[in-house]
Amino acid sequence: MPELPEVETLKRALTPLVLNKRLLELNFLRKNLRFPIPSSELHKGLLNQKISAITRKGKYILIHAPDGSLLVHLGMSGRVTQAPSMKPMEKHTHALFKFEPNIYLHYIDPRCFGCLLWIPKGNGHPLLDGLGPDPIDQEITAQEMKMAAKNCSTVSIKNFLMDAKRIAGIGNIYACEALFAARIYPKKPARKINVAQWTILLSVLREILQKSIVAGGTTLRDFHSTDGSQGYYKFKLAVYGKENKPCPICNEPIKRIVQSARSTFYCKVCQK
DNA sequence: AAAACTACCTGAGTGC
DNA sequence: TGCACTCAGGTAGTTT
Repeated sequence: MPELPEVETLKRALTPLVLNKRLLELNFLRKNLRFPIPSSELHKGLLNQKISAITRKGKYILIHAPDGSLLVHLGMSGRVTQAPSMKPMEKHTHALFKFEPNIYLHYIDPRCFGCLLWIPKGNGHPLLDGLGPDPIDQEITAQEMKMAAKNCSTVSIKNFLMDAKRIAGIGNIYACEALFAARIYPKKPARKINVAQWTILLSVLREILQKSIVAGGTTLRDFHSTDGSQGYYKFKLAVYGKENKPCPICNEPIKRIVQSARSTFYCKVCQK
């Protein structure tokens, strides 16, 4: 499920469930995800501790406790669901949490590209420290983006958007959708995007992300069910996955190309 | 140094 | 029905 709006939706769904609650039980069903799960550190740092805040940076969620934070990433296929007990309900359930009074959360990730890590209080973490500004949380100015792209010799605007070191949290879908909305050709070199275009791009990007978060908001109701991945599909995609379908603006068939081994969808008439 | 590529996994979908 | 194949929303680490 996870692109930035889905992660934000998860953060919002988790907050009322676990904020100011103690973690009563913790169980890991495998040793590794993308990285080894630091099981004993997480037990030591989290058990019987009260959750003081839940924050997000890019696609990472931080669940804060007095001595440190649980860093959660969902990778490409991860989900968190609420369940009636500590008993795994689904294949690929890797971690089980019980919060007071009777809140059970299951971490499920078929491809194991996600991670669960422990960050001691006061420490940074290499996964977070290199991250660019968050397109929703922080105000990014067009001027700053223009400056950041100035020295990119060859990077396309699409690859620029997808590089978390430059802007955090923009995945393949939203990169394609934002470029379509801003009418920018995905292969255009990032350094050639002028301030006026950056202004439009940032504005449509925020708008799309916000709309998608709102769509995701409807999943809060479904959050108790086993499927936590709803809202994602409720946001209407204009170009992503629409190869050969008519462009919603001009009816030209949408093209699919490959950039850095990832599919890019765009309209060759509307995007220049 | 920057940019492109590979690897990590399982599952869904397609064509034969 | 089953097999072989392609592709998938992320990103750290390696290679060019």
